[in-house]
Amino acid sequence: MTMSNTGGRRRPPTIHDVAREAGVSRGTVSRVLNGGHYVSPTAQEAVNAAIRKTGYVVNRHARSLITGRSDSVGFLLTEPQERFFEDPNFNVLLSGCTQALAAHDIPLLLMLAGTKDERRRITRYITAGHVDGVLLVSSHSGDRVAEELREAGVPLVQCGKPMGPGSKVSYVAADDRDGARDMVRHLLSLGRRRIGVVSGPLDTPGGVDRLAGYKEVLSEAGVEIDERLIASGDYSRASGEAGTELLLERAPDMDALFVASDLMAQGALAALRRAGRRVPEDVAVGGFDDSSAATEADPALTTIRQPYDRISTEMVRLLLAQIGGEDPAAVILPTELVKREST
Amino acid sequence: MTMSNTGGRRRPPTIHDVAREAGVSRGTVSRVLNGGHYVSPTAQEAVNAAIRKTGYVVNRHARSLITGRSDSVGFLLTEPQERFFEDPNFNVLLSGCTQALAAHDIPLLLMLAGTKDERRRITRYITAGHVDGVLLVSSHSGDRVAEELREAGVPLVQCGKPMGPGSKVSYVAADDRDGARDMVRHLLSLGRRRIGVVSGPLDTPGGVDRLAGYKEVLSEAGVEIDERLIASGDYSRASGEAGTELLLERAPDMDALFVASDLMAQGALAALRRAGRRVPEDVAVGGFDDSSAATEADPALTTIRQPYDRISTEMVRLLLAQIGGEDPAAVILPTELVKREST
DNA sequence: CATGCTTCTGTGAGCGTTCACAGTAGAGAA
DNA sequence: TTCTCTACTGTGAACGCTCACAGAAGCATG
Repeated sequence: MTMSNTGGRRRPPTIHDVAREAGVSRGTVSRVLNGGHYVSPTAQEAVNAAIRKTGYVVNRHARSLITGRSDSVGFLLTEPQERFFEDPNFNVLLSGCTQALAAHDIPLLLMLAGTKDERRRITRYITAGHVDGVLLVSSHSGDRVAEELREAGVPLVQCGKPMGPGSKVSYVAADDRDGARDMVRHLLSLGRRRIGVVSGPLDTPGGVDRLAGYKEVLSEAGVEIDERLIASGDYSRASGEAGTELLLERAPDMDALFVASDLMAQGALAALRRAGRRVPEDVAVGGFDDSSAATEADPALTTIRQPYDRISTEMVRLLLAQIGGEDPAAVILPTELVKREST
Repeated sequence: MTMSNTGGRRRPPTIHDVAREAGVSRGTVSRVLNGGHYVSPTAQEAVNAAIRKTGYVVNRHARSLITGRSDSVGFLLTEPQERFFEDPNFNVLLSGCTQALAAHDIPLLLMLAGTKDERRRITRYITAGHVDGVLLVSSHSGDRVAEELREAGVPLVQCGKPMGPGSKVSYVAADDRDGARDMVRHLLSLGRRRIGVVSGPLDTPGGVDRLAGYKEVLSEAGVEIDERLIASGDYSRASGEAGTELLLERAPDMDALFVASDLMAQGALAALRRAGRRVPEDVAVGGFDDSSAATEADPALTTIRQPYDRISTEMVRLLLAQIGGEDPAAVILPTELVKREST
């Protein structure tokens, strides 16, 4: 009574063991493992049975050594820590990508590059070929990390439009401009005319496009664009609060506010409350993202929904295509207005 | 003028190239790469120069193939998605572990196991030996994932005390009981006597210990323990809100409230506001964690600080030790009372 | 001078795959 | 029959590294 099969970390079965068990050669087993073309049904069957019986799982290192692929991808976040800690959007994206990759049996390596040093270390790691490709999330464009990786020939898909217009970086983004237009139209439809905006960072296309949508709709509606009603932030809660305070000071008659992220909108709500303004009675507030921050807010935020689930699956699809040799591509996804208590 | 050195994905240098360049053998290069014992200073120097010159980086797959190690670890989160989306503690932990591992040049594989299916898939992946060890974060104890992995001989460190008392699982935890004691003592010191509690889930040691600390201090102080003042939640915002509503209904004279997580405390604040209670005048509120939720809350939460930075570094230290062959161990870290506006 | 010890170095083997290639068997065409 | 073509199978050679081992060189000890 001394046996114990589990736990004892015995040598795992190899492709050789499977081949012997199935009465075929290594090559045939390998072919079954990789798609099963040019394999007779009989052999196919025998190999599968042998795999089940032996409990064989492929040794990814051996495979990678010869294929040159690592069959893993990196998820690179070039944001300061605090942003990662406070913004649930990152989690949604991270979770979505992890799951989409899991369907292809590809593990996700998490790479957090908040500082310059980390960015350098991680860039080196990536260009050394330790991952097949990179999913990049970076809302500010200060770093040239995307361009660097592309120049090094690393397959890459960015979340959100990249900066340079000529940049050949793959990306997936929501239709920022259109979303902003919808929100501002909605605020106009409530009869508001003194509509303020706290935009995203203006060194990113996302920030620029949402602001452009705002201006466009106001112009179409014949409402004067008042620079005192325009502030910008960096998507963080604190910057939304600060931006709103600034607007209140410069334009006390503001009766609506479009905030370019839900998190900033939370800050805006806090600033408005402190200033004694009721939402939505005195000031109607619209956010952007439809993250959990929108429903947690009090009052719950009217917002523009970004289809994060589709964004992550598209990012993964584009990356795998690129790893497979296809050219970079861009995908723009539609947004949707979600009405709640704040307007 | 047709050359272009970057981008052209040429065959990367191998240990062979470095050896030739340095005028030594593969073995010597390998020794330099792995600690440099039994290598003459001369050779050491020559090899390092050659590495710099050739831009050599080790091929991890080739190394792993022979060592049997993958030199990577998994970060396993067995929580439903929504919890991951709303609770910033996970991000703090994730970031801390990623960085602590980076110092050892070990990549982190993210594994999200919100559902049973995912749990099964990931367990298989792990037991197949694709990672050297696992950092496990799971606040509810329903799943036997920790035990399963341990039985399979996978090095494992859990965040938070595991369930079974006889369980030989490594873990790192804050001193839950002591933290709870500090908070309740603090509330008593404010002159409050009708102190309610929204505990964590009672099927986890963390939840149980914090509740025990609460009861202990009340008993010592000669304050009657009133079951109507005791509710429990699952650390989520919504459960904190619901728990607080329950308490207000059962014990309207409650003048203080200890909530076992900051997120639940946010919910508690919302419930209290809706009930027209002022914080801290009518009800003093204390949280637990000192997460970003505590400072974001309005009013800012008095809370018990968990040293997340140390928790993650200790988790990594323990895991690497275990991978290195050491026995599982437990680390309990001290907490600290942080006073803010809510008390 | 032999012996042992320590420090250092090179060499062959092998880790578990995939890939290219050669080869076999069977079907159909000439 | 012979040839060609297709469908399938087995084999050796990598892939880039580490590890065990053998051996060399230097030095002290008997």
